[in-house]
Amino acid sequence: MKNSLKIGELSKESGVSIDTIRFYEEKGLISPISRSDKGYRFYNSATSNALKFIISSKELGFTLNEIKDLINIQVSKKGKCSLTLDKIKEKELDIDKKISELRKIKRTLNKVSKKCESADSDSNCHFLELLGK
Amino acid sequence: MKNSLKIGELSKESGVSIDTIRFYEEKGLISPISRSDKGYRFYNSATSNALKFIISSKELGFTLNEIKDLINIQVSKKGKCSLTLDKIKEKELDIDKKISELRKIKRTLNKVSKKCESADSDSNCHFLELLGK
DNA sequence: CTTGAGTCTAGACTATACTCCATAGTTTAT
DNA sequence: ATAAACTATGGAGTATAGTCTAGACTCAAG
Repeated sequence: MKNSLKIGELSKESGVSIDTIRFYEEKGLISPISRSDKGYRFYNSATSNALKFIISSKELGFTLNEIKDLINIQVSKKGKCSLTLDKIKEKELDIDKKISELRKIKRTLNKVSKKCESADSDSNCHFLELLGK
Repeated sequence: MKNSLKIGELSKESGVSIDTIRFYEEKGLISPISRSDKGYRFYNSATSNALKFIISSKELGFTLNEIKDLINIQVSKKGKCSLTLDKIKEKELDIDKKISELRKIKRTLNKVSKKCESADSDSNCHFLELLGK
């Protein structure tokens, strides 16, 4: 079993390009666990998971800076959190809001497909009109 | 009651800047219901709703092009949909995926705050470690 | 009837998030 | 031992989504 990956291997495993991996490092989202004496970066599978998290979070509308904030959340040995509970609750509420917006869009898409399937004579309508209802 | 807004009024009502409103028009996401003889744009409250939809969709990680696709979905008088049912179902699945990713992040934030509150001696951990579990 | 606020177009500029060189050194397979 | 493949750095270039400015026109109030 291999627990140390070069950048090209990490790229293949995570599906993130080499350039982007270096870019995320520059932005402070990830970092290699070590470097060879010649400067080659070495990673482990945790970095691969971090990259997968970054990708899916981006698709959820988080910016790289927001993702960096999430990744850096930690609880210390003394049970002290790097973020106040208030901030965390705030983030949870933001997420709830996102979820309910997504549900609304899904419901609307569902109405559209129902209208399409039923194909009755007066189903003339647009997405935004159905959204409001 | 006023049912016709100039661009500045729409901007105030929707919270979207005048420049951005014109930018969205250029990109085909919205358009004025009419123009005055001197070229002034006129809108109604439907445009304001469209703008609010654009803003929240952007926060959900949709690109302007994707949002344009959603906005343009319509069912014609003959019950014919501008999008195939397959495409719509696909979009619904994408949304389900987003929702479950958001739930995962929320669960993780919740674990973090629990750890913070309990403050036991060995609660040392990072967001990404908690995410995996 | 003028002054200030609002609007128009066109084009330059910015921030974010990559993506693609060029050039040079390193590792690996034959 | 040498070519092919890999990695490093630094900097230029691109796409998306705005944001700002200039210069001209229009509208509303005093």
